[in-house]
Amino acid sequence: MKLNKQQEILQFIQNKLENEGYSPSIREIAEEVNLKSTSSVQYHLNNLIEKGLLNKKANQSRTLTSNRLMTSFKSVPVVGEIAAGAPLLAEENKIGEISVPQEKFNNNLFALKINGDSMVDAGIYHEDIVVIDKGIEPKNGDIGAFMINETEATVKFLDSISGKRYLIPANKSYENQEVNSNIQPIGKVVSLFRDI
Amino acid sequence: MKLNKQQEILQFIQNKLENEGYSPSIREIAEEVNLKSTSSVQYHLNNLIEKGLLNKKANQSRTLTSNRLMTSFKSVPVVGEIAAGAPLLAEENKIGEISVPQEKFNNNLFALKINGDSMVDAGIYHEDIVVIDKGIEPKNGDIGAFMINETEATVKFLDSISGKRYLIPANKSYENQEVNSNIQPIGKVVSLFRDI
DNA sequence: TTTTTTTTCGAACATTTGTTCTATTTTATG
DNA sequence: CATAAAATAGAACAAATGTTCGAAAAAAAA
Repeated sequence: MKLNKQQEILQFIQNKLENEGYSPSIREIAEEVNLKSTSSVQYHLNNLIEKGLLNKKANQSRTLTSNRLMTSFKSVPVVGEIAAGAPLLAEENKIGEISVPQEKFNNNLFALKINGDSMVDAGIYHEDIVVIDKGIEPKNGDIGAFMINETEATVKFLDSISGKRYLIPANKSYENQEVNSNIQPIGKVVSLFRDI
Repeated sequence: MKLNKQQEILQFIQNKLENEGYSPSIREIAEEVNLKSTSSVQYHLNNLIEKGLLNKKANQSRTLTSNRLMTSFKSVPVVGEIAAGAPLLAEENKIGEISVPQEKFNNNLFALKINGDSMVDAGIYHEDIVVIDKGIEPKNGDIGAFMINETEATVKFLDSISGKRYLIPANKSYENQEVNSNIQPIGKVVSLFRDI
């Protein structure tokens, strides 16, 4: 397809931002899109800025940014096996990171890799990764993450049965577990990732 | 905690990159971290670059980039209901985007929002979002996405039963569907996202 | 074709900016 | 304390870069 100059310029800037990590200069743009004058580029840049497709700080070099490209995702750490004694989010427990949409991001988020099949009937499988919000205390009926004996993290339903609170697996092969002082809520499970 | 100058400089650069979208100039750094000479900043920058914590293009302004910060995720479009007549990935079918790790990214990826419960026994629920690789043709036993009558996209197991190929739901309430010329494979389902 | 609008060019200019070098100060080391 | 190393400062310079303005060319409209 034939691109007009403005599209061509916008495309080049976005590529440069994505691939190199910084904005091209005006002269670099001119060369790329075969314009012989920097002011021709300025002309198009002003249009693109008016349309809201670009931003730029006046009199500062290489400060072009593309709204569309501004990182709309933030990453949260993924925790796997919990090393004995190490606090849940210690660097040594970290096994990777995943990204969540910026609008859902907050600093209480982290992710946990599921070990076992105790929640299969809730569609949570072995090796799935669940995102947990530490800022939300799981309520009855919620799926939450809980720390057991300060050494093991588990994901279960929380609910009350005849006045007592239980961690309830979603798999008939497992038993309910009454909540006691050895069980501390970590947070609420808010989303899930799976590789297939 | 007390930060030394190098950490302070690195921190400032990373913040600027993340918040503004472009690198600070050396003089901006000098002012921020209370150094009166640009060469002092250069001194630290060289160290940081040697340590591999920063990158920079020589003689080019505002080209500092942080390896740690380089976007390690890329986004793929999410497709919802398929508008009649519109090709699967047409802009009008797009309902959002999700991100995937850069190392798993390729240009054949897109995502589809699941409608219905025909795959619940495979842990794929209504309104889950599955990522599909158009570059991988689903084989027997795979979960794939298929286009039916060029108007509807569906996600099912693919398998052979006594010589014939079927789309097989993971839910006993639904029937197998023999693969015929009205059914075109779109790609293989490679991962899954869910909001809880 | 004539007129108007859009796009491009060229050049000159003012800053911003990275680079380099030497000297001075501060901090660590023996 | 004496010495070496690390960190900072200052200034000067060259290059990169954004900005501006008027004119020319090209494209679109009348």
